[in-house]
Amino acid sequence: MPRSSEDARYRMQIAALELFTKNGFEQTTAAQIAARAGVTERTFFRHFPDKREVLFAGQEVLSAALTEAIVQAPADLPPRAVLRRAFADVTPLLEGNRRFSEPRQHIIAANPALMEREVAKHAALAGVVADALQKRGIAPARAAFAAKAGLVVLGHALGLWFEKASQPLETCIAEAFKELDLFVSPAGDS
Amino acid sequence: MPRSSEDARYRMQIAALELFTKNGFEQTTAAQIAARAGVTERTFFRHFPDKREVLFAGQEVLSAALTEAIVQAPADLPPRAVLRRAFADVTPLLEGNRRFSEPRQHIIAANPALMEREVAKHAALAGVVADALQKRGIAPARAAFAAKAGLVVLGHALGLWFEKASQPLETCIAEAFKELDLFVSPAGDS
DNA sequence: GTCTATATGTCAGTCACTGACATAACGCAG
DNA sequence: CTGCGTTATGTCAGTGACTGACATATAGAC
Repeated sequence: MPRSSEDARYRMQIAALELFTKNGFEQTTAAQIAARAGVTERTFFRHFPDKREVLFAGQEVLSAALTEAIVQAPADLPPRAVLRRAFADVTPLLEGNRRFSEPRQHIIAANPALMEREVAKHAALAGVVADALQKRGIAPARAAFAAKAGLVVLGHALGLWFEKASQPLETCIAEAFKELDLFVSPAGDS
Repeated sequence: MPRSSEDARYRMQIAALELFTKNGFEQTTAAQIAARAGVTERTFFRHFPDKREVLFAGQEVLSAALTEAIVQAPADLPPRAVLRRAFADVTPLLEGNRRFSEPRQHIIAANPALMEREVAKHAALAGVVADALQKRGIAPARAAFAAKAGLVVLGHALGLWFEKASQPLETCIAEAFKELDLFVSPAGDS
């Protein structure tokens, strides 16, 4: 009965968010989520490869947007500048999702297994960004390094952004890049 | 029968390495590892909180060594220099473990769940390093950033080291730091 | 030689996840 | 509007990771 696959999927995500918030991740069983969404446990696992993944759907739009922004950047820019621009390009996307990502972040931070999945997703995103940089002609090893370094910066920016509520993300990104500069060339260093 | 807890633990690690290499991680059950080590499945899970963890024992010595090296570094050094020195300090430790870490890395690279645990361990190590930097008086946010950036560099160095077999690790670390400098200040940038 | 702490064995149980097969709804061709 | 293939779902049985409770055996202290 393909009544609406996306509908059920969405209901499961909402149900999971609610149950995780109320009872915690480990205390919530996949069957409970499915029941609340009006489907079977088996259906849950057909939509999400595992129980954690229900919290991490929608990452593809970010990686796609980042790839697009990287590939479309002016040809002569070095990796750092490409990433700086690309991050700025995706801020609307991230800012638009803040209402969802904030409670999500609470749930994730409260559970080691979810933290593990989160850093794994970051690593995967670094892989995607590295691929995009390679399409610009950057050598693989250099692209991989730039991607990982860039994602550390973006991660730091998001951390600042979650703390200081009212600041625009763009400001936090600028600050994070300054932090990187400071790390590499500390004030008063030889 | 506390005949020798460490003995059994070691036998399980060896058994796991052998079985994972031969049959793969997913195809190997915890009961099989335990049986080969001459213990029960229950005993396996008393020594390792989960099946993956049997591959990640011994990380504490690295984090302890890094912490020690960071705390002991001269007082006036900026974070980057502290980490640069600390990484150099722990090269003997890493080089001494290469015989074990190489087959391990093969197993890990072949399985997504193990990759996930690996990046989680990296993140945990970053946390430890950040704590050590804080003990030097670095502000928390700055310490956290420096730790993550530094670990990206170390990770890149280890990557180079695993590829180019005969190169000393110290050389790879130097090269990785150069890669960082180049990322921040590309040649021919304004 | 008892006594205690600790490492292990045993067993039953929960839950994440999977494969195989049946079924119902939807879109489309006729 | 009727038959048909595609697709999302339900059902069911099974495996394996992991846990709690309880019994037991051993090494070492005294």
